[in-house]
Amino acid sequence: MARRSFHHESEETRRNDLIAATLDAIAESGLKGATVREIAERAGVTPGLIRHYFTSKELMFQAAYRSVVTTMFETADEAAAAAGSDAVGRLRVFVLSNFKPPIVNPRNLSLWAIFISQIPVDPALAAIHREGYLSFRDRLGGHIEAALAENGRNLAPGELRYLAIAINGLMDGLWLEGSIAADMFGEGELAHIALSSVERLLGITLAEK
Amino acid sequence: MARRSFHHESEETRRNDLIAATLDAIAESGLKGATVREIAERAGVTPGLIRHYFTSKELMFQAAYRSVVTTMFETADEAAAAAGSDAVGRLRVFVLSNFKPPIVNPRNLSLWAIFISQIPVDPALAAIHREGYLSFRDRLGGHIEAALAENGRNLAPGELRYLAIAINGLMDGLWLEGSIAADMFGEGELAHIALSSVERLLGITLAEK
DNA sequence: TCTTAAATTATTCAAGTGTATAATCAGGCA
DNA sequence: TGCCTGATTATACACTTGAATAATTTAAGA
Repeated sequence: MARRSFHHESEETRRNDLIAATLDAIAESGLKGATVREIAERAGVTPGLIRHYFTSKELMFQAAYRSVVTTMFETADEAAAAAGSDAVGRLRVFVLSNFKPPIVNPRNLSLWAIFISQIPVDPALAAIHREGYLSFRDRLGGHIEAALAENGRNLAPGELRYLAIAINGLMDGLWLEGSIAADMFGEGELAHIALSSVERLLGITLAEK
Repeated sequence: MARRSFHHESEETRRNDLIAATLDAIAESGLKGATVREIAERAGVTPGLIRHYFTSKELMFQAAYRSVVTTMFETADEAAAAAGSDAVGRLRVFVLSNFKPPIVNPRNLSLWAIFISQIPVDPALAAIHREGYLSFRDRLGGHIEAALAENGRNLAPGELRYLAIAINGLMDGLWLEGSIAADMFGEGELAHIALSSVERLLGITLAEK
């Protein structure tokens, strides 16, 4: 049996490759399929090498989850930042970005659900989730506050917290159902429902002029 | 080694015991810990017996998921049915029941997330989910329609669908975050947020007189 | 060029997995 | 009573898993 040829890589790209392979394996075949051997093969590497970069499979999973969480946050964040100067427009784009690819796709649902399901039995994953959730909600709160101010409305701080929690929950729930069963909803239907619901909750209009 | 004593049970209670043991094992230690041996031990039974009641572990899991879905649906449904004669009150109770025990607890989150995470790789579970989701949303839609009618408002059918999807998503998302990290929210805070958000989305008041 | 440390592979191991099969027990019916 | 069918247990099997270890190759520095 011919020996596999060596292929040296920088530490950073190797770690990224291994994380990507981990996510691919999880998304495609679930936790059950995400074995060390399967991941190694996807990364074009030998199982043993994984131990060289990650002390244990558990730690590699944590790194992979961290990458998922930050990706989802940054996607919405960058979309809003690129949206222009008016606060209402930024809030609209921030909300809508969660109902378009690459956020809404089966792969993300798989990854998200599998990691969520591990939270109750893995405190490290719980901490990663909390950090990502709070970052997202804070950013959402900032957009809400700015959009309302642009309409001449000021909020008590407690009110802002309530609205951010509610709208964040709404977006989570709609994203979830849309990802689980996209065929149950029309094209753009969930995005439209989300946007008009946010309008009612805030009492302002978000639609483009 | 003494042989385990026989214990005859009716087919129905045995199946229920096995399903309960399966759910306990999953909730406590995740998919990884829900092995045939572990489940058998929790049920006070030998691994081989499981094969006598369920052709495969997969089928047993499907039965277990079905039990979770119907339980969550029936809890809200029965609460609303027992709420009295006014439609607004029934809608209020229906919404609130999702933010109280036994719906909000770590065990349910574990179970829910684990099964959701299996949906992308198990079409049978996907079908069970869809059935439960539609039942729940239809029932919610019925309560919404009745509550609005009680306030003298009639809806176009499309409008009702939108509202049911939005409120269902809102409840899902809030329940989810509350279950993942209950300590991030005050006592009754999520229930209050849910109720007042539904009020704004519907344009009617739900609070008790 | 030689040496050394790090990166990568190959091999091995013990534990655990779902499932199949055969032996054993209990209860119902002749 | 005695037997027979189904429920239940015990055992065995083939396979997979994550991890440990030893062997091999590469890259870099003196």
